[in-house]
Amino acid sequence: MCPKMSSELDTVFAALADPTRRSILTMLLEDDMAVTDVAEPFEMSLAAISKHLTILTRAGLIAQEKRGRVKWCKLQPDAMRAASVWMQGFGQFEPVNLDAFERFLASELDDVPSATRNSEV
Amino acid sequence: MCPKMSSELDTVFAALADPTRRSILTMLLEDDMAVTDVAEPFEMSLAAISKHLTILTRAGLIAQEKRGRVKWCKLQPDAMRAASVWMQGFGQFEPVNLDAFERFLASELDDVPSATRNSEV
DNA sequence: CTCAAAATCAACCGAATGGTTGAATAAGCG
DNA sequence: CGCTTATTCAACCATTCGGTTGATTTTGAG
Repeated sequence: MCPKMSSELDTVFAALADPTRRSILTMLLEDDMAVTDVAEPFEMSLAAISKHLTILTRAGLIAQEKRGRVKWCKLQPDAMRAASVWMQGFGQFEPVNLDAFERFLASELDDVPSATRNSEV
Repeated sequence: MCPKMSSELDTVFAALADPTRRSILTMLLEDDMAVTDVAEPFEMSLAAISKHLTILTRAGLIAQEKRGRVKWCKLQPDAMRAASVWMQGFGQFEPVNLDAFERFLASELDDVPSATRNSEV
């Protein structure tokens, strides 16, 4: 009946299973970014980040728009909806503990390996 | 600060990225099941299902309790909470469209390959 | 036009996935 | 005890994954 839905969940969950990609999404929560800037805080090659970005794009979690010679990455949080709804069906997790999320976000930004993130500490 | 949380998300999202494993979780939503019964509707070996179950167990999404010679699998939906909260932080997906979920569940049960489910073609 | 920057491509690598089969272990049954 | 059922283990296989490096393409800037 919904043959497409299952594979959509496949790609979204798979995309979210990698910490680098989750970090990228977290960064994009603050603002749209160019590929080079996305890559900057990580200790891996630009090509590696480029691959992560295409995975996120294929999952629909970000969109990439080329303006001039730089490609801008923009969060597309709606792509998480199906997956989120699916999970919610397994138990009514209390209506979104935003506090906990904020705290987690902070800690995750701290986890981004090197430079540029220097808020607190 | 939360060094463990990130890898917890890794394993939970990775576990959810496979359609067979999501089907298993959906089945366990109805009732606890023995390994052999979990395996029955799928067109793959028991050993393969056994592996899927250990992955789900490591992710904390199910618990396996051996009573006699059969091992019972029980859903542990709380393991989804962290992941669910994480995703919710990216947008307030409307407060759980339970209807949509029910419909999707039905279609996903139809997707379980072989026997036992035979509604519509 | 020339050069440097932004990003991807292509080939390669080691490790992890998802599956198989056949043997091994464990426990209830007659 | 001896058989059968339930489940896992072990070895193997093909494919995918996450990363690397070096070359290539595209485009803005001087």
